[in-house]
Amino acid sequence: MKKDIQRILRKDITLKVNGSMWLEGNGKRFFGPGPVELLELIAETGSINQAAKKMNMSYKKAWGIINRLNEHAASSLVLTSQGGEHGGGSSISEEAKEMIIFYHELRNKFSQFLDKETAKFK
Amino acid sequence: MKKDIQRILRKDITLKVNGSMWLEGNGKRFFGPGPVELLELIAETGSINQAAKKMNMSYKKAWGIINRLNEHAASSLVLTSQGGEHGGGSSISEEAKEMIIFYHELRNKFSQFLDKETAKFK
DNA sequence: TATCATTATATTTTTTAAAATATAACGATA
DNA sequence: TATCGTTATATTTTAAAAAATATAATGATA
Repeated sequence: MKKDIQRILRKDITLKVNGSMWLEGNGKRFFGPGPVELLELIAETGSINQAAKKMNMSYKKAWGIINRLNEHAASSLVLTSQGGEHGGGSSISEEAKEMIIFYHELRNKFSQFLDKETAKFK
Repeated sequence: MKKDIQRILRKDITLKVNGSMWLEGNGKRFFGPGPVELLELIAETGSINQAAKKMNMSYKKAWGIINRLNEHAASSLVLTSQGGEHGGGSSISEEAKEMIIFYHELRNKFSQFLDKETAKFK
């Protein structure tokens, strides 16, 4: 039982069971909390550039994440255009929005699991 | 439903939901798969030095992990001695063994969850 | 056709993490 | 008291990751 574990640790420290979850394609991670946030910010700002800035991430790194995402998808999850009125911009596909919802649902289930395990230390 | 997500991704890519889990003390991670393996190898080899080598980890890093572990525990999880017949050595406490079992049980439950979610892509 | 902010990409620089190296202390034993 | 392999610790070096910088291309619009 968990009570034993709590006994082992210092009582003045607040314990939490935490974790992370992601999707792997052929064993390689390509979709997790980072990519999800990036997709959400691209949808919000209409620009990879601005989305990256909001995450304090270089454009190049953001671009790499997006590339990997698109490579794993049947059709591009991020639609880009260059030139034009505001120099271009980007948006995310309907499928990308489904991916975001999927992740949040998965993470919510996981969070419940984590909370349940953490509660055993109370 | 998950079938929708599978539709979005390339069919020639094998998907897996994967993740990691750890214990945080006051919001800082101190116990996870790495520390568990290190404890197991110290128990097996009787030496921090050899355990670190088996993990292709520098002694210094191993020592840092052990320090953090001990700081979070009511009593030291790794017992060390220097000098003597073989220069000294290390062992792990009964409590450390309980921590190892605890983590494996937790990880098993998590793995079941991950497998269940992965199975939805089949 | 000049301008604009963006995408796309390569190259350089910086930062961070890790590893490697070095040194001292340790204590049982020969 | 010399030796051993270890713990403990600081310092230096290396490697990896990230960021910064630079440049070209893009195309709607004024």
